[in-house]
Amino acid sequence: MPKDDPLVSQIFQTCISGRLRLLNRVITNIYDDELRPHQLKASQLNILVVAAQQGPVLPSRVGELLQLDASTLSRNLERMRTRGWIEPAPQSDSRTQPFRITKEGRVLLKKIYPAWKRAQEKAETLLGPSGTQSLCEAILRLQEQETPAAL
Amino acid sequence: MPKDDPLVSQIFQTCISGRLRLLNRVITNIYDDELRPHQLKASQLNILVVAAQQGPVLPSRVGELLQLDASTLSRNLERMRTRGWIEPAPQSDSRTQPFRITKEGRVLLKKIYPAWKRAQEKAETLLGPSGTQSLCEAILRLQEQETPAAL
DNA sequence: TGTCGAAAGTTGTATATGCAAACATGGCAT
DNA sequence: ATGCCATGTTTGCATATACAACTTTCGACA
Repeated sequence: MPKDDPLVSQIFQTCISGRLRLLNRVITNIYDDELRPHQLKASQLNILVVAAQQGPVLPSRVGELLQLDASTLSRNLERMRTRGWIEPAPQSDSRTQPFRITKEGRVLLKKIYPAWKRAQEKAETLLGPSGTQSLCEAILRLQEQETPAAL
Repeated sequence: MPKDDPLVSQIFQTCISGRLRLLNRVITNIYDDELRPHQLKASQLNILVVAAQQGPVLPSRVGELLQLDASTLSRNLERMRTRGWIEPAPQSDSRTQPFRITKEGRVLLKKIYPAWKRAQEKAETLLGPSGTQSLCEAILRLQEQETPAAL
């Protein structure tokens, strides 16, 4: 029963998914804590912001932007619809159902801004400037790869 | 209906939780894809590695190391026990139930190593050296803060 | 014009995650 | 000794996540 198995040590000390998932838990908790009084979670905030940015938009497009599985998104949107933050938008092709942010959704975004800002500052402190920067770069790299020849 | 609301743009373009969660989804999918043939997921791999590293260990200690909520961990451990990767260890204090990795668990770790390595290399490519480094540093910073005066 | 395929969305199932509350127990204080 | 408290664990509930399978519908093509 080798407790210092080099294979185990290597994974333990270097695994990127382990570290990233840990950091994700910590950071998500920071945002969730700040947003809790508004009954909003980090996951839904991100979707809501994309909706506000994009105007009427298809779920498939949001899934692409956020790299979210369609089934995950489907159920998240259902919850957000129930709360009145998004609503169906007029559609021509009945295979799809575009949606948009509601007035209530925009009001919510304004209301939560200070809480978001507090969480953001805590997160920046935790990551440091270089960490924040690297995160940015990694996402950019992702977006390049996602776009084989678009635009 | 301002589509270029500066508040929305700011959150959209800078939110750390949004970026980190996106990256976490992508990276976790990379590891899960590689590990799928072994019916192991990234989440459980991380717990298993900690168990292998630590020897007999209390759930509370693992939760501290991985910053995992006790209830989350409780159910993850239950699944892993069912699959025979961990087992209860002898205990003196019956409020707690230490556990340890089984032989089957160690065999599994050896078996999945090549798959883990492939995922790890993909992840390193995606993050780049600076991203990998920053991730490391962020975790270290976390560990400092978690230790108000320990050891 | 009828059929078939591609794309989008939904549903069933399983895991992961966290909060709140219940539960259990060993140790401490009176 | 007895009762209370701190700590660790489990349970109930809700959300987040993804895969697989199914459904729908529009267009393209024969």
